[in-house]
Amino acid sequence: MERRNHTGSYLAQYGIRPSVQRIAVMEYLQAHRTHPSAEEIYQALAPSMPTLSRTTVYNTLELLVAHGAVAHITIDPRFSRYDGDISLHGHFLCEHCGTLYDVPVEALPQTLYPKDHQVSSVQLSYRGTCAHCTQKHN
Amino acid sequence: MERRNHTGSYLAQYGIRPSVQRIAVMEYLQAHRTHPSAEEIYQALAPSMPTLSRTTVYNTLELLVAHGAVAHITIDPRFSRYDGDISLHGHFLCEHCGTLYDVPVEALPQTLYPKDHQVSSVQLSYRGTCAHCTQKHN
DNA sequence: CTTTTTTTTTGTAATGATTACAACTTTGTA
DNA sequence: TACAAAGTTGTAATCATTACAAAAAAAAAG
Repeated sequence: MERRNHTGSYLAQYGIRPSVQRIAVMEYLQAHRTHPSAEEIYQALAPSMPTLSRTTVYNTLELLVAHGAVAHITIDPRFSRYDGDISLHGHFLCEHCGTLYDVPVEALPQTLYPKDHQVSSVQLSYRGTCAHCTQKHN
Repeated sequence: MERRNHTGSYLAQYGIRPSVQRIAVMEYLQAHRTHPSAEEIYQALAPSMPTLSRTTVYNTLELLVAHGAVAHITIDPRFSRYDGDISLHGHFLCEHCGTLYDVPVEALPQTLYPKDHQVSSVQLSYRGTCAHCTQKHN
């Protein structure tokens, strides 16, 4: 309940009314930094919330992203992934194992931003083979 | 034919055997810098290549991307987009009109690259509202 | 507190991009 | 010419996501 109140006010900060489902999704994203898909979140929460529906997970993620509480990661062409960490950082997708790693980013030079358009979010994404898969020489 | 030979040897440089279909897709991407989807490419080429199949467009794009002759852009969650310009630059997706703009990038500081992983491609992506849509105040 | 209204959730049925697959065609080569 | 390999095609899945309308829950009103 400690956690629940915490997450509840976090959502409120973003102008999101905190329902049980929204808190559960948000909490899952803050606790699991694996950049999960909607399906993974659904599968993880379903056991403890038997009435939860996939549609609610999709709706909730859309809402969280629209209000800036969660980042929408589009590097993986198979499905959207989501990140509860909205601080500035990049992502590396291993094309062999599918793992999505964080890449630290101090700051993104202003010169890299588009001049004419109004930016609401940034993504710095890399693709390739991760250290783990390189060793296994997959 | 001038153009065809040119594109043929461009593909050969990347170790891709130049078929009529592959040349057509590659040429389309070099002539149209709109970051089209597979479907858009298919629709554009189909009239002049009545036997062309969607599957071939998908297969061809996968091949071109695998060999590094074309960039695979994953900023648009609705579908994959492709870019015949493989020089370093970023992209801005307008969430109102769906237009994908190029964003010039001088160079990406080495400090922004992941330390441990073997990178094969980079994407710098922005989302928001484009100048055009801001004026129309959509 | 009830009643009414608004918001949220849910399940099912589409949609639509992408892939699997097997047959057919073209190209390269002996 | 004839065989083998590579490429193309059409159709049928697959699978992530969205549309939609009914049910449930929460908030507002009386």
